[in-house]
Amino acid sequence: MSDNTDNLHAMRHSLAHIMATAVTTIWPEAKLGVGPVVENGFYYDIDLGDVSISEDDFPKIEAEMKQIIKAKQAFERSEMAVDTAIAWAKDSNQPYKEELLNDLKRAGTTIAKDLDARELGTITDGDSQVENVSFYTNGNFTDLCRGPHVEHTGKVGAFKLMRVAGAYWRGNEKNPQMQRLYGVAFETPKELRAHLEMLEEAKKRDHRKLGVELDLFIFSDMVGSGLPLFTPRGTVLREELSNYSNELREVQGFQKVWVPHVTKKDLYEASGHWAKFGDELFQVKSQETSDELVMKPMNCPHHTRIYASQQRSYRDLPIRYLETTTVYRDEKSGELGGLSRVRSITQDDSHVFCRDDQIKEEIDKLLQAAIDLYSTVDMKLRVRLSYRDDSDAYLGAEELWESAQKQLKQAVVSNGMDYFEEAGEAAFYGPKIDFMATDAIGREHQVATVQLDFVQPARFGLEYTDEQNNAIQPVMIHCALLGSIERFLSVYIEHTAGKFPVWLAPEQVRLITVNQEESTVLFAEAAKKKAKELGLRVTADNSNESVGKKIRNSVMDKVPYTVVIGEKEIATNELVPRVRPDLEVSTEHDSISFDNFFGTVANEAKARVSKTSL
RNA sequence: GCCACCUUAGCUCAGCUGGUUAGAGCACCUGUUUUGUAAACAGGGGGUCGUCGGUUCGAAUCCGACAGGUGGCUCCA
Repeated sequence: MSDNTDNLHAMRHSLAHIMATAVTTIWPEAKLGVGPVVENGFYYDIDLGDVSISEDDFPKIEAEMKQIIKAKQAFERSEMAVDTAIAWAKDSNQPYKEELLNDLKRAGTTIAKDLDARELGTITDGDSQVENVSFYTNGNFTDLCRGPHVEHTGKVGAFKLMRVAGAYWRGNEKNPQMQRLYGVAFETPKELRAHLEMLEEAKKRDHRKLGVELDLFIFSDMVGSGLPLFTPRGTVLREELSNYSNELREVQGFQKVWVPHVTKKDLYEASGHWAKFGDELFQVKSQETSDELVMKPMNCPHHTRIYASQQRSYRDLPIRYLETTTVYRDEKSGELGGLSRVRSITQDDSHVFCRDDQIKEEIDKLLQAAIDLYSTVDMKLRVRLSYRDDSDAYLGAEELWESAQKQLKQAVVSNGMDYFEEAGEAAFYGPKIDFMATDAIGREHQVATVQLDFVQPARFGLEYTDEQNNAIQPVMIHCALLGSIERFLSVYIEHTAGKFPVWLAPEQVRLITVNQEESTVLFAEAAKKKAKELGLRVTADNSNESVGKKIRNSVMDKVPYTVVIGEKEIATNELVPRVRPDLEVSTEHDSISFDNFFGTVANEAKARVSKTSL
């Protein structure tokens, strides 16, 4: 850590402390939890009993904080023995602090793994008994805290309280819920302003807002929460993305399959998902049979049935199935949000069944497909290699894991991908590669995933016959390049701010008539027909509005190409396109024949380019 | 599921501490206009103020429940 970030950290820590000072000044009965530094700021967990703080209280709290800051109270560090500290906590009526201190006293090392206690920071690794804990005092407020703090309350930079949220004490939903007050803080007002502007920008790009503005998808109370409906425009995006994702794999030998969306629960009992995730399944009642049915929450068990429908030879492998299909998960209501977390999830899912020695090559192909896809959509990609750790939470032979993890890494390295490794992040059934994409305003999102699976082949008794006529268990490789189309769209809409490249744009060309003379309208209709024959998504706006108004509408709909049609165009059969600024390389556009223009746009769509050659 | 906040026309929002037929802009419809690269003009239709219940002489406004949304917590095969 540089001096700079050290200082920033101390400032944020101090601000949490100052906020606690302010809150206890206003509400003396407040019981304090923990107040750590987080990305861009800090928070403090506070229990106020029946009092609930809302954002309306922020001005009051901020005013109190500013007074403390203005007073330049010195932060004085002191230490006391744990037992003394416990007595202090009891005395000050701070039961949460008391609990933390008791835990600290009881067992330093186990508690050191606890994030909350680590935040207090009085203990490090090793199993030494805790002796002293540190306190910071400013004015007449004292709080258990590791620090570090800045010298005095005047040195805390620029801050702003952002929101209040509920948070369980120590992150456990069985514990009482406290109120978490979040603030952001930076060294200078300028940096704070830049951060708030970034948030504004993010708000402008919010896919939920753009979804309405660009007419891409809707929700309906009558359909239910977390169940988006896609309009014609939004459906273009879904289909184009899905087709591309499928194409990338079909050239590699994947074959499309199809499975029903309702299935007997027996399938998931066999796969093991029922026991683990039964409460997240939508249950379906049959009126004709006694079958207990569910909406499918995943596709792999179905695909294993197709694999197992025939005897397989080592010569048949790898067998590769591909399907873009929707799964249904009954997420808890509070977890839903826009398109990023929904209850009907469309996956561009695929499963490879292969021999142990084929893993690397198969992974390699999938990585190439992912690299192609994310470079086409213009997003920076890096991957996390998620390995097992030493715990016994994993199924499958250890040698198999070793070999598989090695093959995953080889594939990632040989593709020159930016990667990092993390033990303990694997799925219980196998190691995986998680893809993180960075969007235009620097946020990183988890998107695609490639996972190895040793467990389902065993549970479903999958096998193939090898050269020596032995029955051998294949390895399964799960992969979704887009991940979930809904989640991908939520990220991608914000990445592009709704300015989709030509190949994805729901409307690629808009023709605008200068007037409503019959000759103009007929010419526009003929041009539109020509463009449609080339597969373009084109509309003609011959409404009774001014040209300026119609241009404005086209701009606001973020249409890549707008063409005005009037006497001039009709006479010369040429046009000068109006190009959406983010697409153009040069702002000078020559006139071009209609045929040439449509042909060029059609080629751009086919080539999935992100800039225009016009 | 839990905590906080929010819900007024298709969209964005106004409506002060409860008081006669709830407003605006955009969108939509009709008429006039025949338009040349980011908003022509005029008129009109449209809301049982999320739903249900309560308090009150009187509720968009206060209280409760439910639904939906937002930010978090927990979870995310």
